[in-house]
Amino acid sequence: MDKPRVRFAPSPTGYLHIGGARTALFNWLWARRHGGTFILRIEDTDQGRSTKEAEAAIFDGLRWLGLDWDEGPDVGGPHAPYFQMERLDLYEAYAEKLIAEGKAFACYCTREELEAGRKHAEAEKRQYRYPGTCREKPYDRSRPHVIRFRVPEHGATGWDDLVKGPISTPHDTLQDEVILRSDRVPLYNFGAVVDDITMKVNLVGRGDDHVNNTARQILMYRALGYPVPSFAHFPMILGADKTRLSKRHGATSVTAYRDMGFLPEAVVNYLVRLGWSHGDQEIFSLEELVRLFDLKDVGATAGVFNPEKMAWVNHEWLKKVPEEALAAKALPYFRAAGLAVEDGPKLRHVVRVARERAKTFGEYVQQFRYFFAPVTFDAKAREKFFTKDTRPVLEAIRAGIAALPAMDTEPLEKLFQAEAEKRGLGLGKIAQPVRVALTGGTASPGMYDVVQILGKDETLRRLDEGIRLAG
RNA sequence: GGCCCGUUAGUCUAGCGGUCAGGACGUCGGCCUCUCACGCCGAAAACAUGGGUUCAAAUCCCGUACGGGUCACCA
Repeated sequence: MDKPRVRFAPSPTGYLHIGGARTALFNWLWARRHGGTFILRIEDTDQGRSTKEAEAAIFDGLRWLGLDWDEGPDVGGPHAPYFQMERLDLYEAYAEKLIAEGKAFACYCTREELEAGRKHAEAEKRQYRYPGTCREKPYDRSRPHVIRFRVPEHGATGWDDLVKGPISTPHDTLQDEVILRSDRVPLYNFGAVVDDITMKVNLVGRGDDHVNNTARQILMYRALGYPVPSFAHFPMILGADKTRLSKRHGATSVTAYRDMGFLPEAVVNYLVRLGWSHGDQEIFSLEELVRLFDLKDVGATAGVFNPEKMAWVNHEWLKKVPEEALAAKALPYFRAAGLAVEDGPKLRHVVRVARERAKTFGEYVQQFRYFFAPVTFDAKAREKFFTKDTRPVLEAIRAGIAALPAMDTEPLEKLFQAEAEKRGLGLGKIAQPVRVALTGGTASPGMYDVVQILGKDETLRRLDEGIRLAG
């Protein structure tokens, strides 16, 4: 087999979508696995919707995921340019060739005429098909026109899809479709084919919403006289209601997950498992995937995007990061939340207790902001644990801590235990009021850890406030 | 509606003619325990449906139902 040349060809009309990211990932993995080439091509021919911002967002997203491209924007390559709007001459030349050979023709129908035909067909509940009005008309460049590709009337075109197996499309469901607009800008099917030919792409891996484009594209390869590449159509990613994943289902952009505090390793890991598997294994690094990924293990069924499992995967990855590095990664998230956090021992300690309890950096910030900000009390906890009965406990612990020279675990443990014994109470009766005073709530890391992280002074301040509130 | 594709627990999946249908997320129960979490142990939970083929079908074939995709001078 030739070394694969694959591509990811997004249109820059929005951020990098989860589904697009997975398509890019599968292609990238296939290329890396076989020492092939991964090409990034920007399909910006929809001038109404394409933006430079979207383009930048897509580059960002891919880079963040660790998917680098061998040919494409910024890095260049032997088949540059990699923006379709810079390749217009090429499409025109290929279209002219087809016209000269009678495989394409100029169509002078107006949009209004076409629309009327469509309406008419709809009224009669017929399938609309371009009636071939201009099929035999001579080529007159001076009149406004589009170029249409001539599709055979009979028969069918099929291929053996690397993911879905044999697929065939009858020609009578196709029509003489437009390949060049009146302004000479190509339409998707033609632009993609010409680019894939000239960029020598030999495997086209894309979402299975393109299955219905494949037969027409194969017809174009043949008309142009080039070998047809292999095709692999990846199943869609669905939302919880089993419809195509969209904004209605929540965050769908890769960068949104970055901002929520997911690790790129986790996003890659989760996405690859949505549609691909390797026995019972769940956790895969990129390096491992490059070794193991195989298109034949990609399933044919659409999958529902499950944020909870993605969070679990993220947690698994978070637990692998060494403490110091984890603190460095978490820092920007605390800062973004407006917390005056310094990179230092305190943050490392917070991260140490957070890592077992929170699945994203977003949750780190949400759950542990009290280490860096004044306590906000949970109303119920405050009512339940700040009472005339608990006040003496708070005072005793306050006094005990004030008397300690340092906040080491052993003496703290002794202090709490002694207090519990003295009062004939369980440790919980001692720890809970203290916990509320120090953290504002009833769930937190171990009490001695919290005291150590807060430090003696801050601990005493918070206990004082608790005592005051306990009346 | 036409055409194309799909269908194993709530979800992601293993399975590729003979398995007690396996794993993971989630859920529930237990252990651990100062709370929460982690960890550990355990449980409930699936082959859409009807026909074939076969000694034998989750696995192969056909129909039905359901789901998705697509029918532009969008990609």
